Amino acid sequence: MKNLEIAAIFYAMADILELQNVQWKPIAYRKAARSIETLSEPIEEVYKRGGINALMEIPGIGEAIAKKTEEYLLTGRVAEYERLKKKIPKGLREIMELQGLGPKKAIRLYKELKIDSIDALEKAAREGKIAKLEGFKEKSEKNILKSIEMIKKGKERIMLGVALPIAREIVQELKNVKGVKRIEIAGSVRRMVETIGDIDILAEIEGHSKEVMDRFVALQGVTNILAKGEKKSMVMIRKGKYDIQVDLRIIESNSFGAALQYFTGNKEHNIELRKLAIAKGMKLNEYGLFKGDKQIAGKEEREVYSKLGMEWIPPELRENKGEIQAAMINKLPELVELSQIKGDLHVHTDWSEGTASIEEMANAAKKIGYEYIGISDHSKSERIANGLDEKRIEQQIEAINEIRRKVKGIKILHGSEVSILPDGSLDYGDDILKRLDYVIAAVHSRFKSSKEEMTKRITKALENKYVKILAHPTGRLINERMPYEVDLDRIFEICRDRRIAMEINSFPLRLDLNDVYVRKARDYGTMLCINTDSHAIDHLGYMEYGIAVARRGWCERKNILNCMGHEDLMKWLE
DNA sequence: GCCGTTTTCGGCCCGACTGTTTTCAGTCG
Repeated sequence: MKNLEIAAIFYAMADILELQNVQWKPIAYRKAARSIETLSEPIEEVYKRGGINALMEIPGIGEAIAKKTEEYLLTGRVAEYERLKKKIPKGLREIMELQGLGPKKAIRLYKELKIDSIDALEKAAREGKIAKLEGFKEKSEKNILKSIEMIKKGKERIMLGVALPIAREIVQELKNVKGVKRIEIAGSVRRMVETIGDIDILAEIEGHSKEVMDRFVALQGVTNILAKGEKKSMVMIRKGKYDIQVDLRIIESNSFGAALQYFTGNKEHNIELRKLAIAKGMKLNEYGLFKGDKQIAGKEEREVYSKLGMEWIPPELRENKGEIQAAMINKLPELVELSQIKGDLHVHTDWSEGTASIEEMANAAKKIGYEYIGISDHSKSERIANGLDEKRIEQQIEAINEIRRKVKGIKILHGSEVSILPDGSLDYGDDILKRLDYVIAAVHSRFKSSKEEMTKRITKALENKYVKILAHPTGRLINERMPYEVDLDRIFEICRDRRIAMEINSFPLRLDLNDVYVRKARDYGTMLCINTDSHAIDHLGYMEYGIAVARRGWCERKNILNCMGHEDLMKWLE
């Protein structure tokens, strides 16, 4: 699947053109890139099916970009991109990605101070050189240094939503190699942690491992082979703009379960287990659980846990945060599962910033097997997202009634993601809100308010009786934006008492609430709702990530609003 | 560079916020 690679090229071209102060083209290239990124099938397939013309059917792709796509598919490069790359130092694009810096400032820093990399920028900022430029001051320098710090942190770990598909693709690829008997993802990906440092894969091989190792280091996207041996190989893989290290280990059959346990971690969980083993006169390592020299468990992971005297612990819980103690007395929660989700209540359509129509979204949800889907486009203040003003949401009410008649087998709820304005009032009046099935309230502006102000603002919004869900309650974007300051304990209580669900937003960039807060909300007895915030049909699949957060937060079915069937949900909303 | 029941040429989501200014450019979403 080459969609991500091609999208990355068009994103890069957009940046370079923007740095050259070219009008409009950057917008066109980004639009095309986004379109390719969210395509539901490999772009090679589209091209194979109908050539240039089929490519031009994709929204945002015209003749010029279709030809460049074809060129990439046939030759592996885009000449125009190679030409553009030579004009602008690579570092400028990275500088542009820093918060608060765009093309104009990046170009000025380059022309006036010869800054062409993040390192050079950091040095200049520390030496106070930037404050001397016209239009910059001490505050600019401070912000630049902060942004650099942020991006450096972000570099270390990759979103689960990116890492998991890569890991699965690799597993799929290696599964087909001759001699591979068993292959599993381990590490933080298996624990479904929100960000991933590297991908760990374990394989059991019949015969020699050479063939699988050869294939592994030759995987698509491998930029660097850090190690290649009989038992372990490590590579750096680039997918789009992401670089990630992938380790493959070959494990003997009778140690596979122990190795899976060992390499899944986390470290604290493992240390605790080993201590426990020692206390029971045993020894636990990646080869098995031993009594003296005799291996008493190791082939299957479940054996390891049971011989240690406890239930098998789902990987998502393995953080040494009480799960071991709970497992020993058979008191682990019955974690919520994807199959228990009955619908998705936060979905955008082409009425605001989504790419699919209401009908397409409803049909896609039906195909997943949901009982209901809640359409919740943006309210009027979100102009950038083409939010609906009063007139358009009235039209949408009509439109949804129409589609309800047409699309059978799934209930379509009409909601709205209504912005909480800075003063805590909602973006629509009650006359509109009361006509909707439910309201999702969300903060989209003034993220830098004080904790008191933000808490007051949200609290006020939650007083509106039509509000049923609080969307992405902390506003963070992974590696991009810190959560805003808010007294969440207060919000947990208010939501519990007013019967408002707090969202677990499954969009990979958000995962908001996160696992830690979800567990807290659960302990407060606050209802949670796992939504995808879909902007395209394929995004409905992000539910998996929200489920992971809920599981990591120890949630059971009863804690999750959208595990309710349609009838119960409607009662709850009332 | 893309797109079209206003247009095949001439538009292209545009208002808020920030940090710098003293009326605004650049950035963000």
